[in-house]
Amino acid sequence: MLDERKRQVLFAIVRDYIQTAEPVGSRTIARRYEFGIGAATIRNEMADLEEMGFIEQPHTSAGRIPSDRGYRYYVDSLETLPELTVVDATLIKRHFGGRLRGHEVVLEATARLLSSLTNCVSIVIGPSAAQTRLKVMQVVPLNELSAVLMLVADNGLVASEVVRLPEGLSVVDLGEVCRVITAHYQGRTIDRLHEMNFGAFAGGIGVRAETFERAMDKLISGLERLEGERVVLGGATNILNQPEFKDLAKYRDVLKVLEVQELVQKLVATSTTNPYSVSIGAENHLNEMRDCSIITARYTISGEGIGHISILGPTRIEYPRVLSLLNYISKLIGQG
Amino acid sequence: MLDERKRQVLFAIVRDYIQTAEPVGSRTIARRYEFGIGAATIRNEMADLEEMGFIEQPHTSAGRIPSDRGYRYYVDSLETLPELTVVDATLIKRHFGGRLRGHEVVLEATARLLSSLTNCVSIVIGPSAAQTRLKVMQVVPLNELSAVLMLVADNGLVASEVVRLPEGLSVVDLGEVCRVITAHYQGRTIDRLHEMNFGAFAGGIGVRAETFERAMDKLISGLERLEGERVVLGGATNILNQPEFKDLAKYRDVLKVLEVQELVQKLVATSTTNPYSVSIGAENHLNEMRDCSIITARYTISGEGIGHISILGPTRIEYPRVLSLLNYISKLIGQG
DNA sequence: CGTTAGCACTCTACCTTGATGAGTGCTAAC
DNA sequence: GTTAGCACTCATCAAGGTAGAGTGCTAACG
Repeated sequence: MLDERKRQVLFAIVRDYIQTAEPVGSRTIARRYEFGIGAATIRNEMADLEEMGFIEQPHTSAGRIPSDRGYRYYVDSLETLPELTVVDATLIKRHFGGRLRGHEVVLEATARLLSSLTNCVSIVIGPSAAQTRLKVMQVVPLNELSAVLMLVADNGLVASEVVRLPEGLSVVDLGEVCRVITAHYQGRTIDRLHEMNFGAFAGGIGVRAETFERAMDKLISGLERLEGERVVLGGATNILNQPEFKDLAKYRDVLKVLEVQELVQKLVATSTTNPYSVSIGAENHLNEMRDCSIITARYTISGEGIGHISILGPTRIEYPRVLSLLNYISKLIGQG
Repeated sequence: MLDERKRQVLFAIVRDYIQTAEPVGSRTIARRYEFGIGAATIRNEMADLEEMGFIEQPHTSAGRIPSDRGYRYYVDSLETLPELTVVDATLIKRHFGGRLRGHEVVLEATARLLSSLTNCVSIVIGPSAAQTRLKVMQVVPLNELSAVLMLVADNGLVASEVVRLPEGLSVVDLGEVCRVITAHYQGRTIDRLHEMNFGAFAGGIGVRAETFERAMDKLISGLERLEGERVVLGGATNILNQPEFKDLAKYRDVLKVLEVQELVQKLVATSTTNPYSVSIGAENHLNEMRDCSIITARYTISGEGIGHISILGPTRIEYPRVLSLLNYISKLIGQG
């Protein structure tokens, strides 16, 4: 599709622009990357590349910058991930060195680390609780009127929900229900619990079926929301250091999206077939993100499910390095 | 300290500047607020006010803007809170109308509401768990190696922590410890649990005292962190609409502070004597906040403790209106 | 004596202008 | 096919110039 020389020129443009954030001209390429052709020749190649949609010109008489398509070609051409630089590797090791226990803490620490390494926004999403399994349901009475329902998953996550005791229902009854549910459903994955018909149990103890059903639903959703799917952002201000965001309006829109957790989850949601995914510019379906790229890696904590870590930055992001970073760190998290 | 006319002039400057964000000149005051004196007279008064430190001049031949001290005087002179406007009141009512249960949801909804009403950053801090009381400690086994320790407070909050079972300690033993702790400490407030010496219990069952102590500490802190003290930010981007933040550097610094939860808590931490507190400009001890004001109100959910809601904006914030809003909403939250 | 009108002065914001330089596209020569 | 040369285009930046807002001072007024 592209002959060797066009590839060389395109890659030079991409790399240079990623580094400098300045439109790159034919002279620059000829001088800085010496592959034995003159500036004029490069200009011809550039004209071709532009026609093919790989690069663009901000205005006549500026250099060229890669288009979404150009970045895409570049990323798809990356065969192997580069080694981490020594600096990166030691920083990561220091950061993960020893200690660090507890889901929440790890997520936050990772987010901070990633954002400081990349000067971009990092998004860390905790392992989904969907695939964890029910261990126990319990109830603890608070007073005559209310009690706490608790659901413990086999990975140690706990969801709790305060419920008002329906008239005539004692805590003892509720405890009995919990025992029955535990006996019946222990070992089921959380996402399948949604489909269960808890109302049936309620009948036996004189609670209105739908009331009980609703409480259970909330409880299960609570667990999913609790840690699984937990979204941690890091360094939302870092992106301000990037020259492309010196104009406020653009930045505001991006930040506004990041404030809405559901949108963030949608952005990170990836095809499950690949361990990485890269969304470049307009490939993100959110219009506000049309000048951003999102690189996501999956991590798996054995027995706890699947989570994601992402880096969001300008389309001019350092793809190879970020991919390597994410690759390395996602494995580190997986090992726990 | 200030004679009536100086007060009038000062207040006119403050009000006008709050509205327009433009330095206000003597003519403007003479025309817009007619208290029967000419521009020249006002100029004299302004010169005095400046010397006294209530107003400042960005540069020769610009109008005056209030200084921190000017705002302070203005705020301290507010005797009664103004009525909410009809618009504000209906918006609030609609937002809180019906439903809305569960701590987390209420906090988030409130944050969103406040930020959209004020075009400022809102900070909502959940009720502190410090004053809630221990209800039950429990343990649930996960597998041969680990178990979940759970601490239930009397307001229904639950903290959990996965612990590795020390060699030779069975879950049964741990359950026994929980029972003993529950029996001993039920009804103690969470903040006092910190001081307890849990190590003593460990001795009886052959666990190393400090190991156990550490796990308990984490558990208790976990509870405090869980919902109590939970910090929810709303509309961090709204502040971008304020003209004073059109210069990025300032905004970046503010946002950076907001990313660090501990700093936010410190900012909101108020003297406990007063139901409101207003921190103006340099009164915030953080240098990055020297151009911001923070208005905080306390709310009390009976039996759950004390929380805070704050609005952070430029020093040019609409003090009376925001105070009224916070007053109204904090009471609404309190009623649950 | 406090108040006010008038005036000269100051400073910012904004626009225009012109110079500079980076970069392109085209053409003609190698 | 490649390259040097040249005319042309734009963005950026500094300089200059104007308009407008606002001040401080002074002298007159009631």
